[in-house]
Amino acid sequence: MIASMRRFVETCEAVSATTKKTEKVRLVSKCLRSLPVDDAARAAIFFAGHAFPRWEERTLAVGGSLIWQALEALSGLPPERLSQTYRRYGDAGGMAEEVLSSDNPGGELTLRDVAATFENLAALRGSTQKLEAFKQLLRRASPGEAKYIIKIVTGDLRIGLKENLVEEAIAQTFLRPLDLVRRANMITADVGATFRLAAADDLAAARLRLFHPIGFMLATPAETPAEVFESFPADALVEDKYDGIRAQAHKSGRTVKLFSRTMDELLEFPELFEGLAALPGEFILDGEILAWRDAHPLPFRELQRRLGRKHSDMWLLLDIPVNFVAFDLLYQDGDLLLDTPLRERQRRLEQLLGPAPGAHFQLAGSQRCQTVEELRETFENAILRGQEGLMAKEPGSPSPLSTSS
DNA sequence: AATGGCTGCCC
DNA sequence: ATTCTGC
DNA sequence: GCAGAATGGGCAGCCATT
Repeated sequence: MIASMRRFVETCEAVSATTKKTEKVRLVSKCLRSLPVDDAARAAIFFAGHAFPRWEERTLAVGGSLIWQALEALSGLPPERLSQTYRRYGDAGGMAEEVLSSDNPGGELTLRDVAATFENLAALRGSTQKLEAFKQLLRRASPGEAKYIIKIVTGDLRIGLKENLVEEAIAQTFLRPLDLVRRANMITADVGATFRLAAADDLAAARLRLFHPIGFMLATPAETPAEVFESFPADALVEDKYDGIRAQAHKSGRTVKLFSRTMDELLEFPELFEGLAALPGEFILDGEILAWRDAHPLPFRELQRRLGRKHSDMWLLLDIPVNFVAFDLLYQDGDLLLDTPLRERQRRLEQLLGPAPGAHFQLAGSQRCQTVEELRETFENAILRGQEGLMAKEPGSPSPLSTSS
C-alpha cells in the first residue's frame, strides 16, 4: 500500500505527460478511485490546485519569497544556482524537485499529513513561524512530493488540469451525469465535498446554503456586435459592462453578506447592508459594486482604495460612495433559479427591488437589441456614458452566458 | 514610529 | 483583468 | 472556439527590520 501523497504525485506526473484531456481525466479518476474517500476528497481539492476548498477564506500566506528561503536553506545551494534552476523551469515546484536532495526517498507522506500542515500554516502568524513549518514539511517530502506541495502552495499545478477536468473525473469515477457534478460543485464551491456527494450517489441532494457563496457565471469577451448575434441569433439583452467589483449578496432575515468573485466576504461596504436587509424575503443577488458619485460611475482606481480594509474609514466612506447594481437573481425564498430563464429571473429581480430601489441601489437597465445596428448604437452610447462596454445575454438562457464588446 | 518587503486580492 | 497557445 | 497557461497593474494589511 503506497502512501497517498506518492500516489497523488505519480498521477500528477502522468497527467502532466499527456496533452489528451480524456487521458488526464482517466488518470485522475483512477487515482481518486484508488483512495479512501477522505483522501480522495483532499486529492480532488489538490488536483484543482487549491490548498483549501474554494469557499474558504483561509490562506497560507506562503509565497515566492518564503519558498525561495526554504529551498535555499534545505538545498544549501547559493542563490545564483537557484536562480539558474528557476529560470530553466519558470516554476518554483520544478526548481524544488531538481534542487532538493534526491537521497530523500520520502514516500511516507499522506494527503492527510499535507492537509494538516496546510491547516497549520494557515493558522500560524508571521513569516518566521511559517518558514519553519514549511521547511519541516519539505524535509519529509521526496523531491517529487516537494514539487507538487509547492505547486499547490502557489495555487497552480500547471499540468494542464483545472477544476473543470476534476469534475469530469469525479463524474467518470462514479458514473454520474457531469451536469449533476458541475451543479453540485457550483453549489458547494468545494470539489472535495462534491466528490463525497458523488461517492454517496447524493449529488442531487447538494443543497444551497445561504451565506456560503455559490459559483459565479463568468463572461466571455466578444469583439464586435456581429459576434454577439452569432451567439444569440434571435435577440440579445444588453447591459452596461460595469467597471467595479463583482459581488454576490446573500440575505435572510436581518442578515446580509456580500461575497467577492473569489468567494471572500466583502466587509468593506457597510453602507450597502441596510438597504439589502430591508428588502423582503431570502435571496441571493448577483451584481456589481461601483464607486458612484453624482449619477456617474467613478474609475475603478477609486473603488480599489476601499478594498482590503479591515476597518471602514468614515472619511473614505463619504469620499468614495458606492452603489450596488443588481443584474441577476440566483435564489429567492427556497427557489434556486440557476435553471430559470433569464427573463424570468430579471422579472423577479425587478419585482424584488421595486420601482424605487433605495439609496445605493440600482437595477441594471437591460435593453433588448434585435439588430446589429441597434446593438452598435447601444454600445457607442455606453462608451459615451463612461462605461467599459456592454454585457450581452440571451433572454432564454438558464445560465447567463455573457459577452462584452 | 517609520520603512520596506511580502502576500493576497481586486481588475 | 488580458493575452497567448495548443488542440 | 475552448481551456489552460502566462502575465500585469494597483491597492491595503501584516510582519520584520531599523
